[in-house]
Amino acid sequence: MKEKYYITTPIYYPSGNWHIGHCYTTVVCDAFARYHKMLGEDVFFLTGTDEHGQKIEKKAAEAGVTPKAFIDPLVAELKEIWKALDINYSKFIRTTDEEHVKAVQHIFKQLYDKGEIYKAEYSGWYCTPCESFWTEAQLKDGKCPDCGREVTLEKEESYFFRLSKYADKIIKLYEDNPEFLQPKSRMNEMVNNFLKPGLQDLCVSRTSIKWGVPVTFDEKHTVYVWVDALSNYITALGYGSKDDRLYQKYWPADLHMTGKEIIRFHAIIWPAILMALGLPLPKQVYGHGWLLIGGDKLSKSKQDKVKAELTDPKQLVARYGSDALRYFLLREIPFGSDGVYTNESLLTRINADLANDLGNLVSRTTAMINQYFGGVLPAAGEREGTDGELIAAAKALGGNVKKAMDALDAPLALAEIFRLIQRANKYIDETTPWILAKDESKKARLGAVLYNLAESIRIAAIYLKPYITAAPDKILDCFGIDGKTAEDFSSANEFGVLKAGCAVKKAPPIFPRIDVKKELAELEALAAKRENKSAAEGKPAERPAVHEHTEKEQISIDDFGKVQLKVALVTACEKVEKSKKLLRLSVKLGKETRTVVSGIAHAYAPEEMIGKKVVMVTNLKPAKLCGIVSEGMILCAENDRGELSLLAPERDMEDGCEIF
RNA sequence: CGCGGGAUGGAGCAGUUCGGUAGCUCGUCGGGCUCAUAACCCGAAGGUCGUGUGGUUCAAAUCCCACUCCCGCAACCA
Repeated sequence: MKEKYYITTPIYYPSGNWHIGHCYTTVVCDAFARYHKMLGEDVFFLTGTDEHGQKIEKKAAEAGVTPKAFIDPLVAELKEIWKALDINYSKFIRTTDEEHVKAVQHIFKQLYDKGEIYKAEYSGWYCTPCESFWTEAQLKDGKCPDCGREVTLEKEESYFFRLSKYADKIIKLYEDNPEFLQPKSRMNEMVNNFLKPGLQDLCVSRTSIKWGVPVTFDEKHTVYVWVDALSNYITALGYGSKDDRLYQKYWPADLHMTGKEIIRFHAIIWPAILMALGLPLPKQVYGHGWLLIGGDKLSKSKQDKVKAELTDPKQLVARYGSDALRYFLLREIPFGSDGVYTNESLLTRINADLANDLGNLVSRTTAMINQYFGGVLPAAGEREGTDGELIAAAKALGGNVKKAMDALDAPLALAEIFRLIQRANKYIDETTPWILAKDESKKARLGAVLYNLAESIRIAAIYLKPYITAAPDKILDCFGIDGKTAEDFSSANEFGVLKAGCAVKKAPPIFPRIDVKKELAELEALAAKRENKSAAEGKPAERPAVHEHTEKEQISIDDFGKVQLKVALVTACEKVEKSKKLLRLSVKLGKETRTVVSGIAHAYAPEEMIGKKVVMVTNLKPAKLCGIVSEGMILCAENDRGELSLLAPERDMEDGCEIF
């Protein structure tokens, strides 16, 4: 029986902005799925969208449509992107699919019946206009982080999952299966930050959200994201439905591919839910790095650069082809860590590897077979010189690729394939076929050289198939091989498969070389146009800012009158231990002395604060910061680079006097 | 001392587990070749491997100690 291989991408949240980050994860999974299929395994590759939740509910309401109507076009767009990128998924699950909804209800009930879920009160800060709950930590300036309005401490009835009891079991899972969470560095992060301090029970239902899966036995509750989204990995296979044959066949997953921002969910919450259900656990969770646009820092100097990058997947594919983008994503991001996307690095990759090395190798080889042998493949002949080296490299390719892929290292696998391609280019220089061609007595040798090249190219092309999807078939077609028949690697592990006498076509340029300078200039022009367009439409040009400065609504003089401002003299100042940004200040306001905690440590040293006269809000409700009660707020100007300047009275004034 | 990761020629990275000629890709420069998509092949320049003229050692990018700076996560920018 064939071995099975089940691989998943995260399900994506339709926010309306699909970018190359989404493509990265999905392309990587697609390559692994195709690779395992070519190894002869029975592969199931799942991707999809996570469509419930408050954000979508709200956005849809703003747009004046139902949530489903809001999402559908976004999902359609995503599917089109996958089509453009040749993503060969087995199933695209949407959490709004009826089967998924039913299965989630079944799972939720199961957990409840087993006593893994219990009803309790969830207390938090409630924002009435937003109808949403926030934890203390999520609040921004004590107000709703979404809309900035007042929140009230309220209690909401919720169902809780007994996550707390699984901390030890999950630590044990990691210990017993060191391969479970990859790369390894993520494991320490999970253990130290979340597992060792102990897990808290997880809130798994909300009464404030309507757009989601209703709890069957308690209708005012909606299943919250965890159980809904994570369980897609089994509901997609029919778990909890009448027909669970796919589930029986493919579960547990061989690999959950995720981004590093969501490994906590996949490496802690998801295994715990499965344990509670008594189901087998996935074999491996991989948290890949991020594709950073234009550089890691959003410093001022780089902001222009970020804008200039073309990151729309559809445009990229339209301009350079799906092979180019796929190759870049698979090759450029180092195994496990973050990678940087720039137009220039993409173009360089296309030129250096695909055009110069691969495309040109195919082009020169097929050209010579046509020129010297009339397009008929010559016989293999005797081995001489460095033939052995080339042939050995070709034969070793399969093993080298496998080693890399088993370690989930696609960039290394591609590097191995291109090593063979480079070896073949070198072989041409070593054997100088154009010189052999001048001597009729060397015809057999010339034939042998070209035969060896053709075979090496054939093998490389077959091994490239999981990564890039169009070019390998085109290359194989030159040698009369229908790409569709080369569905597994078996023929690529042998050297000498091509039959002498077969027709060889002169290859068309498979990857035309790009004039990088010209192209970059064009892209820049394009970016400028984009910006003008968005400006014309009245939208601010998108620009990542360190801090967001929003314009506030108008207030009356009375509103302003509520704020009491005074001149304060800083009498003592020290850094708050355990914090990066906080300074603890003692200030004098006339007779009164107060303690204020202020987030200015990166801009002002404690000793330079002492003796300064600053402006302070004195009637602000005291708040605890890092365990210290702060009894006021010091006023500060801040620019978009995050630089700070304290406000001070322009002439010397006594401390304690009021400001109007 | 919150947790974790990182600092290696102009750029991006490997090497660090189990010390022993510092390697790869791009870029630069020189040469070769003309079958090929001005592509290909060869060679060169360029690094005191973050700092401490720190410790261990015959020997440190690698082990130990201290420090600095960056990036994630967590957390409190009243």
